[in-house]
Amino acid sequence: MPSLPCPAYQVLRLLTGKWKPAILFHLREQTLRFGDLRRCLPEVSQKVLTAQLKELESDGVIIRTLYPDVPPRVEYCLSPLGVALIPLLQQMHDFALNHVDLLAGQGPVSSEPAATSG
Amino acid sequence: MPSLPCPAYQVLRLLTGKWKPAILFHLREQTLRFGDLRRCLPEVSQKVLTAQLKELESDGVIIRTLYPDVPPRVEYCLSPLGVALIPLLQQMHDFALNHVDLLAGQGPVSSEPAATSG
DNA sequence: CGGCATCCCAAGCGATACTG
DNA sequence: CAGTATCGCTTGGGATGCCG
Repeated sequence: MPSLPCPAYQVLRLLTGKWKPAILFHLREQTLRFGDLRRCLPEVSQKVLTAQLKELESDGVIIRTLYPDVPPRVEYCLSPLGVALIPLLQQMHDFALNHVDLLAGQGPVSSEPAATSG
Repeated sequence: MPSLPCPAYQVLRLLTGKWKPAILFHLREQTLRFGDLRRCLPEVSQKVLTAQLKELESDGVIIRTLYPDVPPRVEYCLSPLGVALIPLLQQMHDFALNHVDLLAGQGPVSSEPAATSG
């Protein structure tokens, strides 16, 4: 089997997912229901959102609560592990802001050649 | 297009790769050549190692230096961005160690049912 | 409202063989 | 010693449509 590459990788796995950081940030201070998250992340299809949520729940990062009400309602909130991960996420967020210059090659961000020196 | 989910995701992308954290840790204090890294990571095929290294280099996390010697020699070291990422990696590593209990479901770690209370 | 099923495409990871 | 090319499998992400 895949053995384990590095302890840090285990933590990385928890966060690895295109929308997981965003989801976790939205859940940072408040419990949200599925519909709320969809509103927060309009770019994400519900299939993908559900998948990310399921992974997060499966990994013990968030907690899913199903209410037997009608119409059905589901709420998501951070688990202890999830809250513990927030500082880490926050640092990545901060890092991105502080090193935005160095990250200027990760995506289709620049439509202009970024004037090399004037 | 894929828009961008979250600033933290940009940073996550840099580290996302099964062997990247391990590679970065090995490069933490010393420059290593390809062969050295292979020795450090015997579980990784050279094709995959090369790929991870190329991504890391492409993302500006590490620097690849080719020496025109014979036999050919290539050395890898952290870039400024790479060294800046080390603390983050270190925290993930530390996190993994401190929350190892909560991570007990992420992989084929336990061969035993984790004695429930005895 | 929330979720599942299906279909599709792209990326990641892995093993092997070959090259300079 | 270091890297490339090929092939195949598994995962992840995305769009649509149907169900409770």
